[in-house]
Amino acid sequence: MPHQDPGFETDHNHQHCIQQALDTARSLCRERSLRLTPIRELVLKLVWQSHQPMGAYELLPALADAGFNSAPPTVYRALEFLQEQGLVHRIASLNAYVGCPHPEHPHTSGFLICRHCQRAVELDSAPVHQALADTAADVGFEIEQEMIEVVGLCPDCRDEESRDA
Amino acid sequence: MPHQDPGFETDHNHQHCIQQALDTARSLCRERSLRLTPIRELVLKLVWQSHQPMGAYELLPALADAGFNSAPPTVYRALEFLQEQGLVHRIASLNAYVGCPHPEHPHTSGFLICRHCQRAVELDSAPVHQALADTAADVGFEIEQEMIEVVGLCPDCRDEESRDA
DNA sequence: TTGATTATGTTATACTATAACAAACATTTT
DNA sequence: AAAATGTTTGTTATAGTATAACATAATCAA
Ligand SMILES: [Zn+2]
Ligand SMILES: [Zn+2]
Ligand SMILES: [Zn+2]
Ligand SMILES: [Zn+2]
Repeated sequence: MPHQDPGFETDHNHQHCIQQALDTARSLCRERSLRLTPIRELVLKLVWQSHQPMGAYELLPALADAGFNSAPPTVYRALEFLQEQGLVHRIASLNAYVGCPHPEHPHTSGFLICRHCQRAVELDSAPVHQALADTAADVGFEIEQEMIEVVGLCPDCRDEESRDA
Repeated sequence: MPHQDPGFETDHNHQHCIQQALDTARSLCRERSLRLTPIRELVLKLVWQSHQPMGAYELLPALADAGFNSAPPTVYRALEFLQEQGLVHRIASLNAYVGCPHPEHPHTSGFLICRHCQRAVELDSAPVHQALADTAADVGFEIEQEMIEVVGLCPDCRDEESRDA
């Protein structure tokens, strides 16, 4: 049984998160008859290993180290595949990518992004979703995709700033 | 007295919108003792003239036509100034900029973006805002800036698609 | 006027992402 | 197994977005 998403909690076994994300990805691709190739799996692992969202170009050196071609198309193709399967999300305001903790069913992407430690945690709030749906309905707009990127201070960094102040 | 925001309505006098936006910008800059220079004013006008969000590089030719330097820094500086004053917003998922219809007080940026006609209208929904605030408060996150970009079909384009189907 | 501040011009470069086509690999059909 | 097909990766080039750095010009405050 999967443990709770760690959110901004730092004291968890992140190796476990990574391993679980890879396992989920493998079974999900098997179900869908898709190939989680070595490159794709490596990119997914790299994205998960980082606590911060990672830029595409940050991933290239690790691809090179692993003996793969490390030209931009390689990593962008892998990221595209992973995004299509809901395994990673792109954060537009950062031009960066993060692993999705529950890729089984497609969902809207929403993040709380700390401007201090750069960590981003996925936000899945039914009330936010509902409020958006209501507002869109009011003006006759049909929602297909939501992007919510909230920047601010995570609990840890907020404490830290208030101590300094 | 300002008229209602036109939203996705097409049958309005857009010249009037533009003129009002420029007037507001001028008085706002006067109040704040800031300079709405010719370049800044032109960029603001260009952004307002377009019904679609405009990319920075799309603005350059018009700057050249008006006799200004048209290297990228020129337009990015103007956009930066306008953003700081709340006169335009950047839409991260489009790398594009739109005029803000009520720049008097700073506010979160939220948009409904039509994937068919590319129009983007600003969304200012208290319920959405509240739901986000509640959700953030639950995890101890302090919100500083919200970016909401909802992609879908505007009323016009939705009608059009359903006729074709 | 002098000096400080702000804005613009100019050149170069960094960063992000995709196009296009060839080669390698996997899968299915014969 | 061989051939045909479809998918993935390699490779080169280029498009698109944004900023650094420094010189010049305009504005503002003594
Ligand atoms: Zn997710
Ligand atoms: Zn933080
Ligand atoms: Zn606005
Ligand atoms: Zn539309």
